Amino acid sequence: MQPSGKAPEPTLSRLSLYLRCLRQLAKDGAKTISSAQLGSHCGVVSAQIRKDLSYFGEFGKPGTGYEVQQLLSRLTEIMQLDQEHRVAIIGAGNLGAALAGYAGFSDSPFRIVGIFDNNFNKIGRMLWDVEILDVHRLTEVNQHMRAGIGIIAVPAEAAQEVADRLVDAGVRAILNFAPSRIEVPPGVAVRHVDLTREIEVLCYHMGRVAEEQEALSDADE
Amino acid sequence: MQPSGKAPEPTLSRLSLYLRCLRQLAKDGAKTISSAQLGSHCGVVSAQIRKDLSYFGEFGKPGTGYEVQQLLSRLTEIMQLDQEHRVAIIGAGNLGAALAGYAGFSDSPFRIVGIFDNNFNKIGRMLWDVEILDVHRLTEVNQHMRAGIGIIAVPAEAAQEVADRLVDAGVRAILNFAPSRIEVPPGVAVRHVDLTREIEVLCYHMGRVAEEQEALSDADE
DNA sequence: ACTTGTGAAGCATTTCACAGCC
DNA sequence: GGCTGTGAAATGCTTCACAAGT
Repeated sequence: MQPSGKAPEPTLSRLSLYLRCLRQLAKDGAKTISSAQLGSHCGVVSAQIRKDLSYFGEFGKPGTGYEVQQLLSRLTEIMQLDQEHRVAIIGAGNLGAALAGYAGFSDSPFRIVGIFDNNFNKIGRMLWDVEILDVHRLTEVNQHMRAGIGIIAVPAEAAQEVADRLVDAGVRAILNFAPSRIEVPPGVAVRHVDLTREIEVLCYHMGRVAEEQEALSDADE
Repeated sequence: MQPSGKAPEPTLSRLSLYLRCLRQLAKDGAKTISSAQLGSHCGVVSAQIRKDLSYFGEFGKPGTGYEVQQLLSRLTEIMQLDQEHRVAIIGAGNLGAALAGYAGFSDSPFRIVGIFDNNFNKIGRMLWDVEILDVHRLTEVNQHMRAGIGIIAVPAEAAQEVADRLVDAGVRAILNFAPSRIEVPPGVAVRHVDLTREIEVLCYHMGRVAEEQEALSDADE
């Protein structure tokens, strides 16, 4: 199979995981790796890895495995990480500021090119080495700023309006940290990161574990 | 069906979503709501909502729908959100600080009771209204602090060590913001929030959209 | 008339298992 | 012998569609 139909969403997320692993392996000087070895590094079973890769082509040699460098660069291309991605962050609050300074972005193709807010006390101040600009000027400023990715780090009530502005400014992918659904036209990719939902699910699991332990101790009396 | 087997993971995440919606509806004074109405509020089809709820019991009246207040309190119980959850944050960097001040935690059952770091320049300082403590004292301090949830906001290299400390300190749920897998004993729940993976998947989708548009314009020449 | 709860159907994703290659 | 790539099987999740309840 070659360019193929389309890969499932979970596969895409795992490709990113494989990339992280491969970058480390390359740094450590590994030459080749089997799907089983890669799997034990990143917690995925080998058949899953082979299936994931098979959506995009054939990358390995039977008997040997994969060449680390080669797989690394092929996956980097597939994920479009061989080019710079300019990112605008909307919302210069706690979260926006933390994201702007996120260490994971150094030595990555992501470059924070703009930070926007609607608070007059923040506009004009510097955050890291970027000036906070008025969100109302987003479309105008992005003509030369050319951010293709927008990160929403504003309160829920403002999220849809900010999303509309981002789309209007030409952004084609949005990462939404606001706890609220946003609607965007087709052709714009969106992903959500919802802290409250994550932590609430954890609470549920804690409760389940507690129940099981009660059931267990009930059983042996 | 009543207490039932176990609900799929995506169902649990959606329950949290329904809760957020129901809290708003209750504030707005809504008395009853149908699965179709709730669905259009939160972007989920009605059959999905009914199926999700069916894992936990019967909550509605045919012909009428659900009583907002009643469904709200039943789901709150199911998700264990009718009790306080004490949270410790490990890592007082940008992200840890932002999470400690996260506005979504006010008016919620989550209470940040401790912030830990290993950096002597930070230990002893105040963050919001909590003192930053030495992460080496985690187990000791948590004897009276009694945090049941830990949030990891440290660099990848330190994540596993921090996870071990959290488990040792009696934490039973971990939200991991570090870009690294962590192993925990059974009975401890873990969820990951991986900024880099999210944004890398977005890049892939941006590329796909670009390809499709090329294919489209190639077609009509 | 309208809506729930739920088996059954449909679809998506993961895992198995093995032919073919190094 | 060891490993990949992949159909086929298994599992998991979502959607359909309708009997039963109000």
